[in-house]
Amino acid sequence: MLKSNQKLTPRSHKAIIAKRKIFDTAMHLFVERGYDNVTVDDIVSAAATSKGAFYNHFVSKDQIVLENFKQFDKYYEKNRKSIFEQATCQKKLLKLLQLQHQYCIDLIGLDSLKIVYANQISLTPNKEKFFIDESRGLFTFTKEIIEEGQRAKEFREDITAHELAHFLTSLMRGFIYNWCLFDGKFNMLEEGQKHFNLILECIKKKTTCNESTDKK
Amino acid sequence: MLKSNQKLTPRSHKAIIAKRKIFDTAMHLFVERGYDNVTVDDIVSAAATSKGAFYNHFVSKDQIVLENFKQFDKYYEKNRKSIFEQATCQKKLLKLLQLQHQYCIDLIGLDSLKIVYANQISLTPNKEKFFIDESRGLFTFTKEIIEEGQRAKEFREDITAHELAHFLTSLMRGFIYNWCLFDGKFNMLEEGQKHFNLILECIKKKTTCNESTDKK
DNA sequence: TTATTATATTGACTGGAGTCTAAAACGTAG
DNA sequence: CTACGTTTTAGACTCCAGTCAATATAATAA
Repeated sequence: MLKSNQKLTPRSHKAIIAKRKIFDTAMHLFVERGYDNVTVDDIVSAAATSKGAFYNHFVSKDQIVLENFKQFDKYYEKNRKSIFEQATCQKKLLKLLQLQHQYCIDLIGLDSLKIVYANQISLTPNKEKFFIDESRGLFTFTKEIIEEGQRAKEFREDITAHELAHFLTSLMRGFIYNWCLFDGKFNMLEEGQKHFNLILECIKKKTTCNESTDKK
Repeated sequence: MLKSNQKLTPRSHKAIIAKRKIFDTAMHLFVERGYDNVTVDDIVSAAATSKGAFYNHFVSKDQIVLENFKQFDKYYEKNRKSIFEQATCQKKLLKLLQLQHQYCIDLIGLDSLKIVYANQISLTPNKEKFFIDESRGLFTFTKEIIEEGQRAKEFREDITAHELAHFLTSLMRGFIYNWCLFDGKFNMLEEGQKHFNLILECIKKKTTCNESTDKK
């Protein structure tokens, strides 16, 4: 998918080129005119191909935007170092969040986010449920950091890392959904750090002033 | 809107009846066949009216579902007592959540939730941004409980009730968005209580073992 | 009463996403 | 090379949400 330099591509290399062409043309038009002001016919004529070709490569118009969004996870890989060089796991998570938000602002944009977030809960069943894929970079990263935090006795251990990762990734989605709802009217980076600083409180191991009692 | 017994309705009474008829017919068909399997033409022919009449009363097909969803806030009013008879404010919030989740399951349903949550972030601008309306029952209720909790020294006071209400309502939306994402595959009531029990930890006033120090 | 304006209703029409069948292009086997 | 399968491309067509101009209905004014 989208890798043009696939070594062993005997014949369907052209198909990959064609897909790329459609993708690039579409993204270019979306940025230029806005998603809703670009028709699939616009895309295929600008890419000098046909509707049949379009739907051979993409299941729907919004699939293009989703495809772009998915690059996201590669971005984490690239910035892995900047996350893991943080001193505490709390800071690692906050750095992860910061990267996520930066990416949303710089490389995705409000409209595409809305499309992706609506796409993921659309009624039509054939859509790719990308968000809930546990093998996704975001999820595995989050879980990894949490596990490390638990080993370091920084995070609570009465809930599994897996569950905590679900908890956090769901909150991340919720936060971005909210940003879409407010039409990007608040500062995602700033508010994001505040928001998650608050939330991370309930992930942290309780400070042990009363080792044995855990209520009141 | 949807109140058929409006005393002073000299002539446009008929219009309200017509709107009601369309609304009821549409909801009935949606439940029977599923939103995507019902066309606007189906609705208007079943309601023995026309497309023009439909679009005179509703801005879009999904507006019907939103209209239904909005009844929600009346539901809180009705159950006000059951919330405020709870002993602590934390319990009041959990009760509020429980009512919300019960309502989603019993009276809205997964498909309608998906439609509403997608609708609220749709790109087309003329849509009613119902979720972010601060005069909405859910928001005012939440804020009210938080204010009470702050007065009772149960909740932290370093963040305004208004901000905390935004924080919580955004998390409520995120939780329901997530339920849609997972296609209703987890128990909303049960997981909801667990989820928010965790979250409410960071709303509570810190237990005062170290009155002055707030770090580590 | 009739003229005038406001509102409600009608259904033919438009625009655009997605489907479908046929044809082209390519690959493989003989 | 030819025959046959598979994948890609073509674009006419379907289906449906939403628009629009014309029409009916009702309320208000004179």
